[in-house]
Amino acid sequence: MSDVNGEAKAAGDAPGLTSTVVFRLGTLGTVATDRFTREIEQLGLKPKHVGLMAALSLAAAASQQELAARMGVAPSLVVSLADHLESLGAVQRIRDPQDRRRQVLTLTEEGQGLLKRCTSMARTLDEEFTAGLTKTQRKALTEALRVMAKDAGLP
Amino acid sequence: MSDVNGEAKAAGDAPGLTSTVVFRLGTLGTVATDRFTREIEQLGLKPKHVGLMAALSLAAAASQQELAARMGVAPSLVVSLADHLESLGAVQRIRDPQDRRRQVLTLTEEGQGLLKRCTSMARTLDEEFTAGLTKTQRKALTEALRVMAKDAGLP
DNA sequence: TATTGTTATACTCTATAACTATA
DNA sequence: TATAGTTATAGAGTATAACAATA
Repeated sequence: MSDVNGEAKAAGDAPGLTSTVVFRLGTLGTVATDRFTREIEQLGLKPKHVGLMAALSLAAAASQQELAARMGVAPSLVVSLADHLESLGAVQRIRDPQDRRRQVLTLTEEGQGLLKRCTSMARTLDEEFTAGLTKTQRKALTEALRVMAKDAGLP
Repeated sequence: MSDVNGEAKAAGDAPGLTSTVVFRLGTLGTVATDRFTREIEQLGLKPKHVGLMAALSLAAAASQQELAARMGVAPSLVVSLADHLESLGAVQRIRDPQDRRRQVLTLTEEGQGLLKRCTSMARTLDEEFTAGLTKTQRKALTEALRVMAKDAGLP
């Protein structure tokens, strides 16, 4: 029987799990992240480090806890991520004089440069991942992902 | 300044990391998998269990090792996944009489039913994730994901 | 007493390595 | 001796809980 999806199935079967958006987002997301992880390794970074820098570049954080909430991770994780980024000179911790419990994180010039290099690497990977798509398809994909991310409360 | 991507940025800045396909696939993939994980929990399953069943439904496995290679996981992981699925009656281990070292895994009727329920759950989540898209956009997204998955060697 | 950041601890996932049975 | 499956062990990643400083 003909099968546009390339999915092995008996006659009369509905399209299977592997053709769902959820399954494909999950599997492609893993592959994409794995490839990205390998690229940024040379910078001494892991995805969450980059995520933290990206979050900071989008909006300054009032505190580490507020940042943790935005990133959807535990505050204790922000501590170790920030520790590492600080050791690389990518972020600075500055005590809030108004409330000395708070540590205000800021992205340094070094951090901005690092983030820029990561962004450039991601763009190169984008080319790779979308190489099989027409320009029109690429545009449509980008827009669809943007809308879904927005609806899911993601940046 | 105007910004279609909703991304905070200074004048002259290029679109940032968060608007790349790689970043969006990664983050949306995580959210999608987390949501799916919560759904299948009631069936006593985790994503990799479903992945194993899906792999079996696409093509019979000659051995657990061959299946592990197809799934991109360690053979020892297939053991524990199959252990659990066997305890649920979802798969059967049958010794290959030609080579008694091999365990041939087969999806039982129970397993097929379980997989069907998971697929149905994934379809419901698809609706949720793509709710903000037009029918045309949804179609374009599905096709783009299909092509990228194929190019990445995914089912 | 409540909150921020930190440290200590534990848990989940999965891989590597050692082991057993069969070839 | 080599291979399939299994079991034992270890590492990465991250959360929860206990703790210290400040409010």
